[in-house]
Amino acid sequence: MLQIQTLREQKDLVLAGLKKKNFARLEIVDEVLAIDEKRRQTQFELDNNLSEAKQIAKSIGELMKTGKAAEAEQLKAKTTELKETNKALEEKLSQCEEEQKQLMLLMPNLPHNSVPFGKTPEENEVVLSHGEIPILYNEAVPHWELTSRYDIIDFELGNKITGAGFPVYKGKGARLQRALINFFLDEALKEGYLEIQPPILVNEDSGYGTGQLPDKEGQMYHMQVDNLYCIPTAEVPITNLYRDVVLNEQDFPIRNVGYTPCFRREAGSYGAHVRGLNRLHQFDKVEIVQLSLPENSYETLEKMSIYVQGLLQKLELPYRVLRLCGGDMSFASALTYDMEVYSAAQQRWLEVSSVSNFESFQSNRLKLRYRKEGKTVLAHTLNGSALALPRIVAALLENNQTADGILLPKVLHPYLGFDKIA
RNA sequence: GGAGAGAUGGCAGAGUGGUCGAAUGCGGCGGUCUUGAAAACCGUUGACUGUUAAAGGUCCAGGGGUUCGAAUCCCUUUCUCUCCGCCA
Repeated sequence: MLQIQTLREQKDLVLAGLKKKNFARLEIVDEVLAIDEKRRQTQFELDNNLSEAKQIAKSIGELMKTGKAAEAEQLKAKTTELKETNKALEEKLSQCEEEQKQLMLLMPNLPHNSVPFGKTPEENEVVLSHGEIPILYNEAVPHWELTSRYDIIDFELGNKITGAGFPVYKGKGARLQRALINFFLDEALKEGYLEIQPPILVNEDSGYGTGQLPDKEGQMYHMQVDNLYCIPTAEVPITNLYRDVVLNEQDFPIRNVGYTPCFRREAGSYGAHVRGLNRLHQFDKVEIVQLSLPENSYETLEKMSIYVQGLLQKLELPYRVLRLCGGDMSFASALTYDMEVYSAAQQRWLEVSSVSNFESFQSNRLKLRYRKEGKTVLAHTLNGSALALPRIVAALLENNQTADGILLPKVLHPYLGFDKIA
């Protein structure tokens, strides 16, 4: 959520930013400002009345003590009147607050200056490319054929016990999952991240904290009996660790990493692009989350991007980095880098990581602050996948397939206990 | 699932319906002392809103009620703890 102060003081900047994000309802800005004005006016009136009522109540107390009951009765009559108006004012105030909040929740974060204009994924800016696109042998096939040929991932079995999008990993397929998770966690630890194992079910407050609720409600699995949600990413529980927290300046930077399964309903997705491992309802991901001082957050973002690229390099996968355009960025992000690996058999780029700086957009909802010279200031939050497994697996299988089997990258051998799937 | 107890400031923990935004202790910060540190002593130390700054207002789990006045009384929701049952 944006800060109302920003709207009041830098309206033009806000409008320009919203436009870049292709936010259609620019008139909301004026609506919010009008309500805000009304809200403050109401608050002022109410405060004055409350102040008066408080004084009267106090003097009644005094009068009672000194036994001047008659005078006290007189004052009592006066307060009943105040009470009436206060009740009305209170109602008006909470109505203003609610209205203002609802409108504020509709507004996306403002994009960073470097974010390119654009509406579609085609307008994302390719920042850099790395590695050679492999030339596969003639009989090369997409990963969903490889998985059944070597019997390492069974989509049919998953259909049987749960449904589409819940594959069963078997044998070397399962071990590959485990190896990747451990590899990603170990790398993060080397980089200085603190490992966290959070719950994978979260309550409503956490959903609101990171912004999945209310807008993306339909994308999460919801346990109605207990009103809990399956997490769509470890970002949700890990970032919410810091909800309602006031940190000290010396606590920064805070760097957490966590492995969790992730659950996404992916309502509305269909077709060839969701085949095989390309899009699943349940998948594994290692996520990095950082809390940063505002002045350092963009430097932090670059470091996170370089870190994720390092993982891809170690896995010997060709990749490119995109700077997402205003229209393709997520609601809460101020700047996002997407990392895509090239999947040679499908001949397309697959998004495997998304690294974002949310500035104070999330922390404003989370009330995540730190003390700075006696005042509390919103911290900045960042996160990134490091990495999501399914598409990495897809690319590893496809790009490394040979007539003799699938040759896995060296860095994984100690984790796997084998070097090829044949 | 059954029975009971509870929810107060960073933590622990007081709080007869009126001067309680809240005792006290610990912790934090500043200082005295010390070569330095510890100890001791002194002072200071919640958040939000509002304002140029103040004043003012709100917050004792959440919501509602009684009252001139609620941390304190009533209702309700949520959560936590203890005992029993079940159990990886």
